[in-house]
Amino acid sequence: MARKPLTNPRKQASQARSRATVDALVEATARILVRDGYDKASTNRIADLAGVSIGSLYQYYPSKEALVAAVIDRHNRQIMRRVRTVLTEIASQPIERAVRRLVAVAIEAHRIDPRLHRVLAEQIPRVGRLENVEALNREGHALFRGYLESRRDELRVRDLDLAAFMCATSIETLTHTAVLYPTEILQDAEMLIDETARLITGYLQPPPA
Amino acid sequence: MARKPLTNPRKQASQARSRATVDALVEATARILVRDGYDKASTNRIADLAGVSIGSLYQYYPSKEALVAAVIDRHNRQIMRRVRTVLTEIASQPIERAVRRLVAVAIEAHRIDPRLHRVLAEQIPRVGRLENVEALNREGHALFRGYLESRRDELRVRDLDLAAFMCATSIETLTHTAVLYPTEILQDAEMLIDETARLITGYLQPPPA
DNA sequence: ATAGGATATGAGCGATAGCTCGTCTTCCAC
DNA sequence: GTGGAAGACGAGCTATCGCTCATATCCTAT
Repeated sequence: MARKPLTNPRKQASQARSRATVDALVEATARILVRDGYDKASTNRIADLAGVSIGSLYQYYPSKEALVAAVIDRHNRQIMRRVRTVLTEIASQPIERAVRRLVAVAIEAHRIDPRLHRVLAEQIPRVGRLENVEALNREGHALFRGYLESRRDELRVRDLDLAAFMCATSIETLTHTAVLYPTEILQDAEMLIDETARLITGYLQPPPA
Repeated sequence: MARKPLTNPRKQASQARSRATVDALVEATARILVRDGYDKASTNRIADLAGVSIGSLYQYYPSKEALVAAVIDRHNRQIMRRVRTVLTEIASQPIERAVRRLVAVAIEAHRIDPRLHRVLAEQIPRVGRLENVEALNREGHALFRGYLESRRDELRVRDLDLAAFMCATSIETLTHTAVLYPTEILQDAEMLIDETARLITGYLQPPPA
């Protein structure tokens, strides 16, 4: 695998002016990633689009990877905020309804900025953000596991951790695939929610034979 | 998005010597992708590792992307060969058993060369091989749909296409995640097969309430 | 045996990448 | 209001990239 480049910001902006600079850089990076792809996203180009000199860019980020990492982190924070909110909302709701809500949020999250999401998903390993993303995944699993625990006696699963992994992974990857690689089969979000929810609840609560 | 580079081989080798050259190039590309990552896989480096001059490389492949595309195609052919074989094997088997077999093969396929699989999965969009891969996906779905059709009266799904999409996507992404990003929860292949099969069969055949 | 296509070579070109550093400007504590 | 820290600037360095082309060697059909 590729050696790790430095991906942490160099210093943090303290004055309002420089905070604006940093924002502009991250925003420009996101736009260029979407518009031109990772390869053609050079630091010179990013600085240019941000309306910032290349020197200023390197005051705050030591490398292109660091900028991409910043975009990834920002995007993930957006998503996790929603996820956390919803998981507290559903805490007291029955399984059927809770799962549907979760799937809906997963779709929503993927629709925040699908093209950016796709580019970022591709670049996460290269940019050494895998650990962060896996940490967020684990947080998501843990939160969902917490919910499952509260409904323990309605479930038919051996292991809550395992069940949380199966459910969270299925929901995330199914919505990911359906939103980012749309087919004729699945254009309708409502149908995707229906089917995914059926898949998950069927797994969690197999009706007695 | 990035413009499309040319990704088809330039000419095909006719003599034994040149076929060896081409093989060496593709193999070297695969090794470098795994060892150094996409960024550091330069054509010079690839030619070097292949023991072939840079000139020869460009006799057969017009670009780095073309080389990566060749690796992707080779890898996909390997996988699809297995998938097709298994899908004919299970044609006459009951659902429970067939699904278990499918999941097992999916795991196997991801274990052929996990690190390569991971890098390739990341680079597919960049290299314009999305269409090919999606075509293979469609073929896989179609084959599986064929199987489902033969068991139509044992199923409880509205739409076979939809069901095929849900099953194939779940199996592929769950095994993908479990194999490429192993956690403590799921080290055991047998358990992964059990759970995934339960998820899928539960979806296909929800027992009557 | 040899002509001529197929194959192989690698120095080196132009382009662009990431990035540094010396200089200038702006901000704020005192 | 001023000195020094924070911020912004961008010409330009080195390294490497993808890739061409003139030349040399090998293979095969005759």
